[in-house]
Order: sequence, then C-alpha cells, then structure tokens
Amino acid sequence: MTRVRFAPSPTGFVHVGSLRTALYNYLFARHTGGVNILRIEDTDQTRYVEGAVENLLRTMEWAGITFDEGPMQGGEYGPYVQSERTDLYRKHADELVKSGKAYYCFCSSERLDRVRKEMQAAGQPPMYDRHCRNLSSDEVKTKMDAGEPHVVRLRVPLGETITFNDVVRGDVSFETKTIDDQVLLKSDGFPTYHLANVVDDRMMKITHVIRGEEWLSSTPKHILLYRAFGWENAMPKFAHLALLLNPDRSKLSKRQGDVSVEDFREQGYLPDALVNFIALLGFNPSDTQEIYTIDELIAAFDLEKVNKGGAVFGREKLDWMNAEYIRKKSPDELLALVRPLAEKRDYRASDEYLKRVIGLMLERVRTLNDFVDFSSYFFKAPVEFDEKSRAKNWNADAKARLTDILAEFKALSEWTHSSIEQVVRTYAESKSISAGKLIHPLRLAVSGVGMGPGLFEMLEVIGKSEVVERIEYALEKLN
RNA sequence: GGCGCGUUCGUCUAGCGGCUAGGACACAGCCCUCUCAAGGCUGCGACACGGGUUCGAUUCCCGUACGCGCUACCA
Repeated sequence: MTRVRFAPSPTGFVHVGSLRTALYNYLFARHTGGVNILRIEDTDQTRYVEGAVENLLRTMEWAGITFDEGPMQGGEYGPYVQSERTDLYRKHADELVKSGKAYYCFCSSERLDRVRKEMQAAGQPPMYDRHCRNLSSDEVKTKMDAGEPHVVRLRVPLGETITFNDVVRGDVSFETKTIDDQVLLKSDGFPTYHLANVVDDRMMKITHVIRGEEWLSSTPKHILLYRAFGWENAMPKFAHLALLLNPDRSKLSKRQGDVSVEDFREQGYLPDALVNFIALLGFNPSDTQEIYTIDELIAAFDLEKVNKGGAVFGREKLDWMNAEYIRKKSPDELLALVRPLAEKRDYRASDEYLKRVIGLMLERVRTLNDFVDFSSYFFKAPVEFDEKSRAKNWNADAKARLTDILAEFKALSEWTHSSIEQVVRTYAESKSISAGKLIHPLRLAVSGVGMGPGLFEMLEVIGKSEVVERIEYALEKLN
C-alpha cells in the first residue's frame, strides 16, 4: 500500500507550484490505490498566518484534491498538524542526543553569523564550524544548569558519500563534508523541517516522498536522520519535482504575475482546467491528447514519466484550455457559475435572460469573468460609444438609414432574430447596399462597441423596446 | 564561491541509436462571415556548444556554456 503526503506550510495563499505538488501526490495515490495524506507543517511560529489552513483546505477542495487522512478527516497516525506533535519531536531529538547522533549547541545566532561571514571572507563555504560538536558532558551540564539557550544539532558523519535513487532523477550523490550539522530542534523547542518531516514521514508510514526540487539538496540530511534513528529499512522513495518557472525562467514568483491558486479562481479559471494544465507542466502520458479528465490523469499518471526540467508557467495555453473547459459546461452549470459574477456587477437579469447571454458569449470567452466583462450592453444601455467603430461606421448616411430601420423595427410585431434579419436585409437590398452598412452602425448604436455576438441574436435578446430606445438615443447623441 | 540538478520549435511537450524530429498553445496567411470569436486548411518554427563511443547519434559518455535549486534556530 503506497502512502504519500502533501505537507504544506500554512503561510498564506496556495502557490500554483504547491497545487501541482499536491496534485502529483494525489494522482500517484489514486493511481496506485494508495493513501493520500495532508499534513500541516506549522513549526515556524514566526510565520503563522491567520486563516491560512482554512484557506488551504478550501482551495484543495475547489481543485478537487481529496485526502484520506488529515486534520479534517483524522486517521490513525494523527494528529496531522505538526504544532500538535511537538512532544514527539522533542522525544526523538533527545533520543538522538543520548545515542550520540546529535548534540546540544549553545552558540548564539550572533556567533553563527560571525563565523559564516569569516568563512565566506576566507573563501570557504559558509558552514557551521561545529564549535559545540565535541563539548564534554560536564561542559554541557554546566551550560544546561545555567539555563543557556540551546539547539540540538545532527552530528553529520564526515567523509562519507550519500547516494540515493530519486524516482524522477535517478542516482544523486552528496559528500557529507558539504553538509552542515543541521539544527534539529530550535531553541524555542520546536523542531525544524528536517526533524519533523522525517519523524512524521516515518510515523505516518510514508512510502513515497513527492516534493519540490528545493528539497533535493536536503535529502541526504533526511537520509542521515533515518540512519541515525535506525530506520534505514523504512526509508521512503524520493521523487523531486522540477520547479515551475516565470517566463524569464526564474522560479515562478509573485511580481511577475499571479501565482496563487486563489488568484486564478478569482479571475474565472475553472478548477478542472487549471488542474489539467498544471498536470501537464512536467508530466505527459506520451500522447498527443491535451484535454484530460481527472480520471484519465489518474489512470495515466506515472512518476517515471515526470520531466526533470523546470517548466515555464505560460498563461496562453491555460487560457485556451480554460475556454475549452468552459464550452464543455452545460448551460445550467454556467448559469450557476456566472450568476454571482453578474450580481457583483449589479447586472439584473432573470435566469432565462442570463442563459441566453451566456449562450451568445460562449464562443468568445476565455474565463468566467469574460462573460460579464464583455457583455455589459446586455444589461445596461451604453453611455459611451467606441470611437474607432464610430469613425468607421457612423455618418450621415448611416443615420438616415437607421432612422428608416428604426421605424420598421417599431412596426415589427414579431421580434426574433430571423424577423429582425429579414427587415435589415430587405432594406439593404432595396437600397442596393451591403447589409454591413446597416449592421455595423446598428451594433454600435445598441451595444456601444464594435465587436460581439451576431447582431440579430443580440438584438433579439436585448428586446424590442430597449433596442428602439437605444437607437433613438444614439441617433440623437452621435454625429 | 561551494554542492546538486537541469537543457528538443517563442512556450508546454513526444522521442528512450537509424524518424522528412510528431502534437498542442501562440504567431502569420487563407476559408467561413455583419464585427469579434469559434471552426477548417496552410505556413513559420527546435535537438545549447565541443569532443568522444558507434556503421550511425536528439537519444550513450566526458567537458564547456547557460539556467535553476540549496548553502538559516524558513519551509
């Protein structure tokens, strides 16, 4: 039975890179019929953010990523929040100190900074100088009795090579002499990531650690910890995912655009589309298919097929994919999605009316928000008129023709797109002009802009009386 | 600086010794058309570089370049 975990730090919003890590864990768990676990890694008290966990939970639910064990669903290896497990970490840190695999360090952060600076100045890699590594037990006792603040550090064996087989990268090696005597337990009594992570992965019987590439260099420390605890035989497999990149190939970050899942949600991206898109950033089932349902992704997922190189998070393809997903939604689903957006803009309309607007806009939107961003004229008469379209389509001739058309519209008993079209085309023919000479000015008069859905369908939806009023207004206002 | 990882069209990718290097997004043109889209067709466009290994390298090995990550009492 495979057991994997997604172990985020609740520090605010959910980064799309985190979503991808969560997604790959989820896909792997479901593909292998294993267990997907959510564990909150909140051991840094200085980075605590109010409501971050709730937001994380909501975001995961939105994305359709489910967990079998976690803070909400419980499980036999809980609690699943690290701040509630501190006794466990302390116990394990003590055990390591007793067995000589770790030691107390009383160095102040000032001393640490100074040492690092000195080493750097000397052209050495900035590392801890292992100052407290060989303190005698008497010295330790004296300092402890005096209540000196201290941390627990791992006693990293010198002169060894740690090699492990990463599922996506193959063999990776590190020299232990390049590894710092890592702090395991901080002076505030909380564990660092390394300790808490290894202890929890072991206690929760994790079989595969699927995480971001930023952890690759720390993996030998984790392996050393497994060894120190005597857990070599329970070592999970490691799979390090390449990072998501900005268009300039730097690590995907704020400032160069949106990076939080919440941002995309707010901008009208569908969870299925975001998930589909992100799944294919670094993974491909060796197929030319682009659109995958979540079940297809689960069926196709394979850690061996995860790419080693980082992928640029390119917005254009996401937009295309989102549009594809929007068009696959049923009218009722779209209504439910767009309704709140329309209300936020104070667009008053019946469900029936909104549905018709959605139907006309469907082929023209890339996000849910586009439905309302580009359809204001279905709900409110234009107050401004697009200057480009006015310059091109509006003149004395157009005004004269629209005056004629207006009269015919008023006389029209049946207001449907085909009856409207008939009026317009018949009139154009009678004057020996192209229908476009009427259509464009009409569009401008009624919508205020030069683009949009087919004119006749649009006029039908907006309704006769409103159309008449708008034409009258335009005739009066526009020169 | 040190250590580690990576590198196929602009972007996401297929490829796992022999292919006219395939697909998608984007872009350009054409068709459709009342505009904008959608759709259809066509086009543009890549194996980072240098050495090996081999009858033959995008593919295997070694360098170089470039990019990224780590180098905290943050995760």
